[in-house]
Amino acid sequence: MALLWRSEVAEPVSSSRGPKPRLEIDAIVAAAIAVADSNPSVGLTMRAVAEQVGVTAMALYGYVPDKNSLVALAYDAIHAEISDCERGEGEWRERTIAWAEDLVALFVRHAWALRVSYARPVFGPNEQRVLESLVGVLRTTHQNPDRMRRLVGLLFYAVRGTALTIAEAREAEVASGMTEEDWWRTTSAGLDENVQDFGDRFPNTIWLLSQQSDLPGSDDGSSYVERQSLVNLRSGLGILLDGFEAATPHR
Amino acid sequence: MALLWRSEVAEPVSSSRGPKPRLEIDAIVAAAIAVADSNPSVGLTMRAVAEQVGVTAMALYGYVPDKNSLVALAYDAIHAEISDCERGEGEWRERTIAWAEDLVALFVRHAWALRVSYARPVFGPNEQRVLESLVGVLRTTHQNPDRMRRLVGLLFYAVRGTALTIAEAREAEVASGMTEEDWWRTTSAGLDENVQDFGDRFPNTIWLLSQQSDLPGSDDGSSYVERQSLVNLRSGLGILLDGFEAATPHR
DNA sequence: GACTGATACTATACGGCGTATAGAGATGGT
DNA sequence: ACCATCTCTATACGCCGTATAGTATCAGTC
Repeated sequence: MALLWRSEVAEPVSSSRGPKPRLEIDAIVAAAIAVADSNPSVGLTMRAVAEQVGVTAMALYGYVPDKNSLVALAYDAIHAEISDCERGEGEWRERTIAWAEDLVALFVRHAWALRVSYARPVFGPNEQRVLESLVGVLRTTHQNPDRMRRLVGLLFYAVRGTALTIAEAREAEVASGMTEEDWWRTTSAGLDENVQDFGDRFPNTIWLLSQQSDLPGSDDGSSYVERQSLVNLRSGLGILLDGFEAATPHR
Repeated sequence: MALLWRSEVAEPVSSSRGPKPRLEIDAIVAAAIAVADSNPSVGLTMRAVAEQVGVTAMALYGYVPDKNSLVALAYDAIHAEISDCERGEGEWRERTIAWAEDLVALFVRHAWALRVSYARPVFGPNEQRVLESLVGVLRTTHQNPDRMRRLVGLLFYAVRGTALTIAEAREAEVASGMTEEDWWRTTSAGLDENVQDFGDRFPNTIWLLSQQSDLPGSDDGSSYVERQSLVNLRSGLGILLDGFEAATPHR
């Protein structure tokens, strides 16, 4: 906690005997982010971070109690990349969706951060600011705060789910050496071969897939899953926010 | 794929020379589930599964190409625990929420399954049936299939997010040896000590938290986070389904 | 200016992981 | 009886987080 907030309340008050520390915590965190980004699916390793800053793995334990703490520091640090949406333009719906899209982009850039636990939040300053700005936007709707908290929960779930899907799609392409298209071709060929009665057993699924209106292609090199996920997020949140806005007749 | 569907299309057609296999794939999958359940945050290890069935780790590679495939088999197998909600009673809203709650319970029982990738789905028969039954319910609304697909996406995100939160809360309690209450006390004490101006910097967050209407206690030993998560899921999905049901005036 | 004690860092080691590789043992067709 | 073929075992490699012990470097004291 003291590290997260760079608090000087509980500074070492050291007798200043012995050698001075050679590193700074910010440099370690920056190295940690760089290392984790370079292998998003695995995340950081103490050895790799140490090498990045030019010490042995064990030297890091003088600055940080364990790996989890370092990950928490890195997790909070990347949230500084999110710009404050509170002072943005537009109505609350559009600003909420923009908030979600910014956060998805953040998690796609730093996919390792998706494995940081929800159950016992980090409570760092930057992460806190991201939540604060969302609540600021939602408060303008003057809705019931209980409803608001539920909405916030679903928003985070949707954001992390979307980012995870995109990150996993990218990772799968690298790990398997197989294009999304190739994989799909292989998989559907395997399905055809091994289960001939798919259509009979799962008529609803087939129907839903067949009703798919095609996405326009894209020239930015993003994959199909990626574009599909982002479109679904935007429209899906549209549905959710419709429900949030409406006076609720049910329950 | 052939393994998932227990297809006999591509059976070995072996010359039947050499010793007979000592194991059956179903026994291995059952052992895999047992092992993974016994340590949900780590999931299965080849060595542990092998020990469970009484062979060495490498022997498993005669039945399964690699660990990922075994996880995929286990992942599909647990979906057989979900009862078909299509023939259930009640209106589509309640049946959809029941579907989500069943799936959350499944993922809480088998938290390791939450780490199975979304990007390149498993496409096993049991998992497929779970999706099929949801689509069957949603089709009774005669809504636009594009909207429906977006709803399905959000539903899965909400389910996995909720289950993940609960599973992580349980895991954290075991791993840290710290009750949720203890942790909260420690954390908020740390916050108070290290950042005195929290209220000034994050007024909206403070407001949202202070508006919390207390949950009734529970006597089933479930934690606060757990009950809160389930309540939020039910009400949050209520909001979402309101939005789905409504003719959409926006965009 | 030598000595002392605290401190920052290094070296090594442990038990875990997935799985490549090589070899042993059993089996059934010839 | 032989041996090709198949199942399973044994061993090893390079990773991981981090406990433990040892070494180098400094500030203060005499």
